Amino acid sequence: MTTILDVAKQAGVSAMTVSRYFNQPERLAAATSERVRAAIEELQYVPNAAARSLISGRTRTIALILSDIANPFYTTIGRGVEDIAQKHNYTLILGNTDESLAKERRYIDIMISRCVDGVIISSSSGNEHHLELLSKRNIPIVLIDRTVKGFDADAVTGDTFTGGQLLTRHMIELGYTKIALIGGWSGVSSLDERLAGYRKAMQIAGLEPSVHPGRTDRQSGEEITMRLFAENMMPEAIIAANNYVAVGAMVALRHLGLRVPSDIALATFDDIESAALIHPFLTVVAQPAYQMGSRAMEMLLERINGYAGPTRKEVLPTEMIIRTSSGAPVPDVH
Amino acid sequence: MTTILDVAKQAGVSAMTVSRYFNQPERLAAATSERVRAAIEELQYVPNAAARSLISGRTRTIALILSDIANPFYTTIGRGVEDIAQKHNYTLILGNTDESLAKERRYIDIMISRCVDGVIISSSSGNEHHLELLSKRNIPIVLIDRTVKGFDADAVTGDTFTGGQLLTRHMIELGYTKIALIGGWSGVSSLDERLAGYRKAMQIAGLEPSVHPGRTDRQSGEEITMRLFAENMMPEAIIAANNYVAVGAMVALRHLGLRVPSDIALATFDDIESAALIHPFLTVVAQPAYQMGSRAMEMLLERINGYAGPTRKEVLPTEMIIRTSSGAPVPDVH
DNA sequence: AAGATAATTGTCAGCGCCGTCTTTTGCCCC
DNA sequence: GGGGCAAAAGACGGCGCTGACAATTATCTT
Repeated sequence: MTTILDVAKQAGVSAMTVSRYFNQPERLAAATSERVRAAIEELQYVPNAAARSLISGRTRTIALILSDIANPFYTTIGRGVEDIAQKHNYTLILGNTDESLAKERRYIDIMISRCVDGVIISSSSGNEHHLELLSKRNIPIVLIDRTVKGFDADAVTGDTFTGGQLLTRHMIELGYTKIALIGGWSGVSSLDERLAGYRKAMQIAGLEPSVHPGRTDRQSGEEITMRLFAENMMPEAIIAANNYVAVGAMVALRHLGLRVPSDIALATFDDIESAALIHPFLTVVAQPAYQMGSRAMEMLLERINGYAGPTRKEVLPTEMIIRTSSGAPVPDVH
Repeated sequence: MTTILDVAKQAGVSAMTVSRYFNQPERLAAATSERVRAAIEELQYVPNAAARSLISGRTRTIALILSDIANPFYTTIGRGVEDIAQKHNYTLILGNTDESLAKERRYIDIMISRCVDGVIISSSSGNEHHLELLSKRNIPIVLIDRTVKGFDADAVTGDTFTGGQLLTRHMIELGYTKIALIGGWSGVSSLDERLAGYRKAMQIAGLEPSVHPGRTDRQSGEEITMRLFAENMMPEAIIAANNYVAVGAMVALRHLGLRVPSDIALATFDDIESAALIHPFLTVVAQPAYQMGSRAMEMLLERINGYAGPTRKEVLPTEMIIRTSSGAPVPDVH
């Protein structure tokens, strides 16, 4: 490995001068600077980040911890985070938790160990306090998509309560009365809010809520839907807790030989953009995922750069996109 | 920051003993071990990865460099990589290149600087040799999805030549004669192979190939499709170079008021699984993306762990999934 | 032209950890 | 109970880099 000393020798200067070439170039005489540059090129020298951060304590690295890095909602968030990070010369470390608190906890230790400059996390924790391990070490955190009860930090979320209410009301207005909410579990803020929005809309309409919790993956959506019909609950409309649950529900409904929306209506949260562009089908409450990611990264950068004001809770507006799956009379225009 | 010395003092031992607690626990007496453990817990000590890797030269980190971390094909690859990495206690650094060689080059420098233990990359380079910067430093590389001309390294790809041929033949068998291939550019192996497969099938059928290169993003698919019709080329079938190009083409066709497949047939490469599960529509040649990712990571681990044999080129089989967009008479069964 | 000032470069130590070697401790045997 | 040996724990230096300060050189001043 080429070290700063090799470059120094090659250029006939001290190691410190080479260091300055990178960190305070204006302090070098033009001629020296050029000799150093030449030596660096000659030796193809690249500074060792570990050694640098051992001294500075900073790594220009941030962690992005999500429950499923393959879910389009989260990958879009990831894209938003990456774009801003890249622009500011930050590198991204990725962590996938599968909604497992144990994995989440492990990643937190890893991120501490790696001295990341900040963490953006969509935590699966209800009111666990492992995030405090980070804040105790003054590692800035931005919560994304989900807040954590009893843990105060900057947060970027979508207004999913209103979204849930809108989506439910939409179903009600279409004349459905047996509207089931499936998937997701209590404790996760974004899911709780959707549930609350649903309950409120149902209550206002004087309808009986029908809640069937579960996980947030496809399989869960499929299982719950199958169970619903196995147990003869026969809803007229299903609202899935998230996009993947909806995908699972679709699979199940197809198995059951039911057509959407003529036999049963379906809607969900978090758009799957490429699916929608190929074939506008699922009625959804879309959250501005890319913007959530980029905003979160911006907020994190502010913290990293010293902002020490009160925590900020940004709630971005959601948008209901009515397509065919909910059975609305208006054909979609997307 | 709590250091190993703090723990040593707390436990009444030397720093070396604490170090051994992590690295060679069997060398510690049970009682000492317990005292160290208690001190670590008490102080919530987490070893500093930078200091460790400064000595060892290893970071337990691998880089995943892709052109678009939001494209479902690549995110599925990412998921495969992450699952295996996590299992072996490796952490993932992510790089998004947008098919830009400059960005790719920048990421390579970053990865060198960070002393990653290995790199998995889907390179946009035709025959540039910046990957040699990595191999020159003995950083193992696994090429994924795309090989690089003149650069010998382990590689995991899909048999996209056969895929291209199959897809084209499928269109031909459906009776289309004006079959256009859109998007993608020459120099990228996977796209070149698709093109070659297409050309071969067209040639065998005695049909005139109609190739319209471009980029690999949605916008490109949309633009090319619009242009096709603006210039009155009027193909009967379109084969898109990848999933995103197909999405763009769909958007354009909808703008043009054309129905798929009744007015024009469409097919592409790389399935978008969630879209297909919601609504089985696009006829595709699917590559085993998850398996590509997990295999690439496994191969990389072997290299990291010292395998020094000849480079391995794994070509995974692709599968044509016939759905409605190509206009096949057989209704889909997915 | 000597002293002062500024610009440029260098020296030294240490960030947190671990490899190597040395010292200490515990234990067995006759 | 002392010699011999293995097990356990410690001392020391250095990984590659940069902060703080020191030294050198160039540039002014009067």
